[in-house]
Amino acid sequence: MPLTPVAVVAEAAALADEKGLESVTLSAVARRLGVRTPSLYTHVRDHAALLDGISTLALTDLTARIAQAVAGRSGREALEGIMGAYRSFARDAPGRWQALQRRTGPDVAGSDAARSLVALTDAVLHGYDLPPGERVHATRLLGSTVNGYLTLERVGSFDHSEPPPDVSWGRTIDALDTLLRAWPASAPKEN
Amino acid sequence: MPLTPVAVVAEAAALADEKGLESVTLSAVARRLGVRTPSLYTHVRDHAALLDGISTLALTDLTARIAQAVAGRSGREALEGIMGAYRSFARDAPGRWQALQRRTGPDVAGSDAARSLVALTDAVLHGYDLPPGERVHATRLLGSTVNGYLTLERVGSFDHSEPPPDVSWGRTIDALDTLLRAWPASAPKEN
DNA sequence: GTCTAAAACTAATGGGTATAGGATCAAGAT
DNA sequence: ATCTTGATCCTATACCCATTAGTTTTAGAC
Repeated sequence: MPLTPVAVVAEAAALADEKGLESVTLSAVARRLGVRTPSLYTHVRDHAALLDGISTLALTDLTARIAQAVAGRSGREALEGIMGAYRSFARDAPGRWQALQRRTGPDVAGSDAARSLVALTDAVLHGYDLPPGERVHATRLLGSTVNGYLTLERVGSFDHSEPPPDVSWGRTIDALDTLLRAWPASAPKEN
Repeated sequence: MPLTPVAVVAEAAALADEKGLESVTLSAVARRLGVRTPSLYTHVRDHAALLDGISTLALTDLTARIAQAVAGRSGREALEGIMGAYRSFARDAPGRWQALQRRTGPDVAGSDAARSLVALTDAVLHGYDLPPGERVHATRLLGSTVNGYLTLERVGSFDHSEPPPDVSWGRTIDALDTLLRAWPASAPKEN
């Protein structure tokens, strides 16, 4: 079974999930594939390209999960679906998740998967009654919160206070649901 | 002027801010200090400890900024203060900011600076009328959102859609302010 | 069977982390 | 004044990783 770019990236992603993205080195991947390091250069340009490959794969996987999770749902159910998909992805594939917190090459950010992810988020927001110009902001807020929550959880920021993160996770969904129903008009409130 | 642990970490942090945390290597730091690499081992245990040192420094700096920014303010003003402090910190000291997105050694997470940061956030929430048990969740939500927003901004997730991030930033503050005033009770809303 | 192109290999360079052990130098003891 | 001692920086070395160059292997086309 010959090596292919896809196989190399897949093995790298598996390694990332097992040992963390830091330990994704070309030599470690080569070892896993039973091959000498330089052989990989036939399939990937360099180390950065390999990481970008993992990012793209991650984005694709994540988007697929989200698509599953929001299919046929709307409103709060859809919100729960998308948030749950993010979290389970970050749990199941921590290395890939890490790969999404990097600044990547332009091909990743401009990829179909990236566009789909935005579109899916946007679709979830359709279930809430937001002014047209506000959906972008809500999309960004949603993405930010999920992203930040999972990062803080991963780095252990919640480990030193009660209650356990799971509780806050539920409350976060509640809060976002409430917020999307009470989205502020452009004029901010007085103090 | 002899080297000290503090001086080494400070130089490493400066390098991180200039070139990114990835380029903080012991040899690069040694070069900058006009010293041979092994000399640094007198002052820092290893590479990981150096990074932890940057994280601690970052946390201290950030906390100091926040303390400044929320002093004498409450409610929305305090919210704007703390969020602004986060963002300006992430702008001015991108390398240190990056250092806060890593899983660190236990001394960092349990440090005084970490406790202060939580206390300051908690103080900001005092200006809003939350049920006592809910403040933890709100603290975590606030932290998550700020963190996530700045990460997404840094990795360029907002580069491929309009409007520019600054606009969404203001709307994010509006949204959080609204949310904190309309914080949901523990029973979630119906769909 | 032979040819050829892809894909793997060996060899080598340069930079990084880390340890071991030696030189230097300042400060206090004698 | 000199000796001792401990801290700090040094050289030397071993090993790992990324990357390139050049060679060999291999498998399918003919």
